[in-house]
Amino acid sequence: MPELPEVEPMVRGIRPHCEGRRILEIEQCPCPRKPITLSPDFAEFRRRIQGQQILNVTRIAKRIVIQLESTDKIVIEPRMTGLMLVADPPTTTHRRLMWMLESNDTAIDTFEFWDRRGLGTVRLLTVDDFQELTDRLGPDALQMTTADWLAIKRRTSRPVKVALLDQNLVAGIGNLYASEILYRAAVSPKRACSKVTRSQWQLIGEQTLAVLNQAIQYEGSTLGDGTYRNALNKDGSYQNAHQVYAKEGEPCPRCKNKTIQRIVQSQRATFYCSSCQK
DNA sequence: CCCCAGTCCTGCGGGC
DNA sequence: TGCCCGCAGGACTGGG
Repeated sequence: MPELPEVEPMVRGIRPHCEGRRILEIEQCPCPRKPITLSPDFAEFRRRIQGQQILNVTRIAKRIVIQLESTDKIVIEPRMTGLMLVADPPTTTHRRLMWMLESNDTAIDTFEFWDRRGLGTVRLLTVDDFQELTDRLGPDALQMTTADWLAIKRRTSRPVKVALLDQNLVAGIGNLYASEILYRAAVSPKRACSKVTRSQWQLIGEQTLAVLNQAIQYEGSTLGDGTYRNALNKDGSYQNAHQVYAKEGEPCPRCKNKTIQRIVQSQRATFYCSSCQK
C-alpha cells in the first residue's frame, strides 16, 4: 500500500536511471482485464513524451513526478498495488507501461509501472494541471509546521485518524502510518481534531516525522501479501518496526495493560491501544 | 461547506 | 479439494 514512505524509495530507486536521459519509446503492456487509467490516451501520451529528456524525478505526496524538458510532468499514482521498477517485476502479467531510455553504460535502459490490481493512474500534466493538483493537496507530511497542524484543529472536528487520511489537510499519510503515528504520539484515533490539545498536536507532528523518516530509511513496509516492493523488487523492512498495525489482540508494547484493538473508522481499519492513547 | 457511503480493482484466506 | 464471499485501502464522486 504505497504511502509516502513507500513512494519515496520508488523515486530514489528509479532516479539514477532516469535523470538526464531521453525517452526513446513507451509501450502499453497487455493487461489482465481493464488497463490502468492513463491520460491523455496512449497515442497522445506517447507523442508528447517521446524524445523528451527527463530533467528530474521527485515525489509529491504519494505520487511520483517525472519532469520532462517540455515542462510537462508524468505523474504516477501507485494507489494500492502499483510499483515503479527498474528490475524484473514480481509477475509479467501485471506489467502496465514500459519506458525505454537511450542507452547509457552505467544505468538500466528501461523502467516500468507494474500494478496488480490496476487502481493506479498515470497522467501527463501541463504546468497548469500540475498547479491544480498541488493546490488541491495539503502540505507534504514531511513539511508540516506547527501552524499547519493547528490549522487542522481549527478546521474540523472529525476523528483525528480520519483527518490524517485527508490529503487536503496533510498529504502523504495513509491508513497504515496513521495508526502508527497516533500510537507513538499516544493520541486516541477517535479524538475529535478540535479536542486534540496543542501539546498533542505537537507530539503528532514530531511522530509524523519520526515514523515517516524511519520508514523511508527502512524502504517502507512490505506486508504479508507482498504488495509493496522497491524499484529493485526487494521488500521493505519497516513492517518489523510496526507497533500496532495489524496487531489486533497482541499486548500493547508500551503500557501492557490492554491488547491492541481494531476498530473501523470511515470504512478503514484503525489499530490502537485504548489504555494509553488519550 | 462538510462529511460519509459507494465505487473501482485483484488476490488471498476463511468457512463450508 | 474447490467454490464463494469478504476484505485489503489508494482517491474520487454523488448526495444528504
